[in-house]
This record gives sequence, C-alpha cells and structure tokens, in this order.
Amino acid sequence: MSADPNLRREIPDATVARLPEYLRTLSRLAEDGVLSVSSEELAAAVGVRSAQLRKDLSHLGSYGVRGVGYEVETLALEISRALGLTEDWPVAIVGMGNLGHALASYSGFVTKGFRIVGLFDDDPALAGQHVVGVPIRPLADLPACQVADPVSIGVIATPARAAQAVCDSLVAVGVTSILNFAPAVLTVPEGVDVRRVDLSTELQILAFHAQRKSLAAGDGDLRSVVSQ
Amino acid sequence: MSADPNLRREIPDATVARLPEYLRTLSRLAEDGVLSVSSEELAAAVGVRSAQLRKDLSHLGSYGVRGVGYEVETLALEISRALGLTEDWPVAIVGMGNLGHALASYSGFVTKGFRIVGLFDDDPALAGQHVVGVPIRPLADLPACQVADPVSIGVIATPARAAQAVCDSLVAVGVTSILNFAPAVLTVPEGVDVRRVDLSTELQILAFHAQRKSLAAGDGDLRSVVSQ
DNA sequence: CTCACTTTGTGCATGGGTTCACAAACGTCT
DNA sequence: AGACGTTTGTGAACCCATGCACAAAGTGAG
Ligand SMILES: NC(=O)c1ccc[n+]([C@@H]2O[C@H](COP(=O)([O-])OP(=O)(O)OC[C@H]3O[C@@H](n4cnc5c(N)ncnc54)[C@H](O)[C@@H]3O)[C@@H](O)[C@H]2O)c1
Ligand SMILES: NC(=O)c1ccc[n+]([C@@H]2O[C@H](COP(=O)([O-])OP(=O)(O)OC[C@H]3O[C@@H](n4cnc5c(N)ncnc54)[C@H](O)[C@@H]3O)[C@@H](O)[C@H]2O)c1
Repeated sequence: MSADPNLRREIPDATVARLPEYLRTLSRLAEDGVLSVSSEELAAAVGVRSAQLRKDLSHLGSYGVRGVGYEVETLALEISRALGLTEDWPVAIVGMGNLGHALASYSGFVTKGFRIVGLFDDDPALAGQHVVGVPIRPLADLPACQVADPVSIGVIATPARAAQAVCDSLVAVGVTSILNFAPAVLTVPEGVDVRRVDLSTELQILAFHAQRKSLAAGDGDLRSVVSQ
Repeated sequence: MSADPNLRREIPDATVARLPEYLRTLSRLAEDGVLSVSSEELAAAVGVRSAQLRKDLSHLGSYGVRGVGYEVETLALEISRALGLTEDWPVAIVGMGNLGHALASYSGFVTKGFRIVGLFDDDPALAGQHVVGVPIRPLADLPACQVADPVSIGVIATPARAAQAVCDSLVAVGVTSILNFAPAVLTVPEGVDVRRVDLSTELQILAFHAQRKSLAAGDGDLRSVVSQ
C-alpha cells in the first residue's frame, strides 16, 4: 500500500475514452489559476456524474485528498502520464487534400505530445509544398523517412479507395496505431490499432435521434413513445 | 401482421452506431452487383461477429430469409428507413475555416440524405464566398435563413472559444441536433442532441494503447517506467 | 482532543451489450 | 412429399459499465 508500481493495471476502455476530456478541462482550469477541484465540480464541467469521475480516476491511483478534492496540476500530470503523453508521438498524415490540410494545421496537434513528422500525398501537384513547415512527399518516401524519424501514429485522409493500400504501407514500416478518416473498414494484422472517425456516421446517428424526436413530438402514436 | 412499420421500439444506441457502417457496406455490395448476403459474409465485411449483426438487424424487423440470407437492396432500404435517411436533412455548417471548408466539400454529405443549406462564418473576408454552390454568410443571418429553409442539423467548426455561443444561436432557432468539432463541452437544454468529434481525443486514445503495447513488448524494467 | 463536516474511494446492485448455442424456418434435391 | 443442409432469429449466460450509497480519511473549530 506504500508504493504503487501496479498502476499499469487494466484501465477500462470506457475510462480511457473519457480521460482526454478530463485532461482538457483540467488544463483549462489550470490556465484560469484554479488550484484544486472537487469531483463534483470537475464532473459538472465535463458533463459526467461525479461517481463516474471518481471511479475513473481511481483506476490510475489515489491522487485525491478526502475532504478537499484534487490538486489540478497533479491530476493533469497523472492523466497525461496514464495516457502516455509525457513522451511525444511522431505522427504522419497520408492524403493532403481538404481534410489532410485541415488536420495538419490543427493546433491541437502540437499542444499535447503529438508532433507531425511526415506529410504524404501521391499527387505530384502537391509534392514539395510545405504545410506547418513540413514538406509533402510521395508515399513511396515513407520507408526512407521512417529511418530518420520513425512514425508511431499514422493518419489516413485519402479517399476510401486508397485507404487499405495506404494502411498496408504504414503497417509495413512498423506503424501500429492508425487513425482512419476514410469511410472504409481496414484489415490489419494482430497488434495494430485502428480507430475510425467518420462524419457521415455521426450525421446518421444524429438523424436517427432527430427522427425519433420528431415522431415523438409530432402526430399521434404516443403509445410507442416512452419519452426517455 | 407480417408488415410491421411500427417497429419503432427502442433500438439500442450501440446498434444505431453500427447501422451506418452496415449501410455503407451494403451500398458498396449493391454497386458491385451483389444481390444477397448472409450474416456471416456481411459481418466479415464490416468487421463484427455475425451474431452481433443478426441481433442488430433483428431490432429493425425480420428482413432476412432463413437458409438464404438478406437481399442487399431491401436491407439497405430498411436500414436507411430506420436511420431516417428516407427524408433528407438540411445541414448548416458554422465556422468555415480549414475544417469547415473540408467538411463542406466532403462528398459524403450529398450522397445520403444530407443537404447543405447554410454556411456561416463571422469573418468578413469569407462573407459572400461560395463553397459547393452555397454562399458563406455571417451567423447573424441564421434566423432569416431558417425561415426560408429550416436547418435541422447544425455542425460547429469554430474555435472552442466560440462554440458555446454558436451552439446557443443554433438552439435559439430550433436546431435540436448538433455535431461539434470544437474541443469544448457544450451545455444545451433538454431535448437537444450533441455529438462531439475530436481528433485530439482519438490521438490520445491511440497513444494510450501504443504506450501499453510498448510496455508489454519492452519487457520488465517496470521501475523506470513508473518512476519516470 | 474531540466533534462536526466535507469529500474521496469503493462495494454492490442494476442495466445494457456481446457472445454462444440452438430451434425454427427456408430452399433444394431426390 | 419428405429428408437434408443452410441460415436466421433469439433465449440465456456472461461481461462490462454506470450509479448509488456509505465507510474511511481528511480538515478545521472549539
Ligand atoms: N473532407 C471531409 O470533411 C471529410 C470528412 C470525413 C471523411 N472524409 C474522408 O477523408 C478522406 C479525404 O477527404 P478529402 O476531402 O480531403 O479528399 P480529397 O480528395 O480532397 O483529398 C484526398 C487526397 O488523397 C490523395 N491520395 C489519393 N490516393 C492516395 C494514395 N494512394 N497515397 C497518397 N495520397 C493519396 C489525393 O492526392 C488527395 O490529395 C476521404 O476518404 C473522405 O471521404 C473527409
Ligand atoms: N482542423 C482540424 O483538423 C480540426 C480537427 C479537430 C478539431 N478541430 C477544431 O475545429 C475547429 C475549427 O478548426 P479550423 O482548423 O477550421 O480553425 P480555423 O481557425 O481555420 O477556422 C475557424 C473559423 O471559425 C470562424 N469563427 C470564429 N468565431 C466564429 C463565430 N462566433 N461565428 C461564426 N464563425 C466564427 C472563424 O472566422 C474561422 O473562419 C476548432 O475548434 C478546432 O479545434 C479542427
């Protein structure tokens, strides 16, 4: 109970997904000069129940003080550590079209542990162009770049048609974390993580709920509506 | 008795989140001229277990034929109907910076039930500029536009600082579905749906798992990792 | 020191989601 | 028609996540 070398215990996925939001809110509080927060306050700020917040935080150790709350700086640091943001992660973006440009110029990259080390696009018209100080190269250059500054996270922003081939190229040079913006399901070997972000999916989920609401509010048939 | 258009019973959220992917895959199959699929085949194509697929589909009715499978066209239509894509949804995008431009020119919009009816940005330099045939206007014009062609889904692509104010403006004109790309937690009245998409969060989740993998692979030496 | 008060950390119950396994339903072939 | 192989739809078991409620642990006042 003295030391805690066993913090590497499994943190539930649902908790991991919320940690970035906690961290962001804590950072904002720190900027505002807040030194300490209770679970109630922090939970309200991120929009979760306080019990959930406390349980989430308990998975990474015991960094609160009973009767007082959590020290903002300390907690932010511990979450950063748990997420692996104390080291920084070299990122490559493949596909520098509309979305790729927007992603590359996204300030959120640099702020926390992520560093763009490569921008790739097979369009000759884009080759050589610089975005945020990084040159765009053909994907064929990836293996060479990989030696100089090895990429650990790959971002795919190509059309869906090219996504699997791009993914294979990334995996071939040892990338094991991939963020895919193309509307395609990627097949990857064991040990490679893929997360997909899709605008269209999100809109469709919103449409579903909107339809449900309009059915509930609109004309009759109240039987099937459970208003919840 | 066989026809049940009112299977509007609650479809689990987890199922709703997967329906768009099923639909997308079915559309691709239809383009390839495939007429019928089994749950096993379709599940493999989208990367889920076949039992999960069948259970998901069972929530919207019984559209399969035992011993045969599902007719691609029919199933696609039923999923579209369940998601509410048979009607089309007027969308407005607020914040036409890098990301807003990329979103507006995203082809996935038009293809399926969504239609951009408004683009808004308070930067005077952007006012009047057209993207995909739609003019960019100041957000103050929203109420006026709302009368002509009422928006049902609002997309926020402004800096985080402006997100809550923009959200309030959208809610004020009756928008009850919001897709938020800004890294901010939005406060909305009861009955308004908000979904957030955040690149930074996704990267941090990937970093967590990457760190986990490197710890597992890099064997022992837990002391230095923990203390660092 | 003791008491009163605050807030954390967590055991436990509850509910949803996922997976398994199988009977029911269909087409086909003889 | 009846037997056979295939695939759906679903009951049931398991697993994870959420929320409640409270004891433990701290602060501060008297
Ligand atoms: N734009 C959006 O808002 C948005 C939203 C969600 C998803 N998406 C998806 O993201 C992807 C990119 O969208 P976009 O609007 O930027 O498209 P885009 O056409 O503007 O850009 C695609 C880029 O990828 C490059 N490319 C194509 N094949 C390549 C390959 N094999 N190797 C390297 N580069 C290659 C092209 O040269 C082009 O520059 C698409 O799959 C799209 O569906 C876009
Ligand atoms: N670019 C990305 O890849 C990316 C990824 C994830 C999240 N985001 C987030 O999306 C948002 C937009 O990113 P971006 O790169 O396009 O930024 P940007 O600065 O290029 O664009 C922001 C736009 O919003 C407009 N705007 C600001 N306040 C406004 C208001 N009150 N009303 C109407 N318009 C207003 C600005 O004029 C500007 O054109 C940011 O919050 C960013 O953090 C961006």
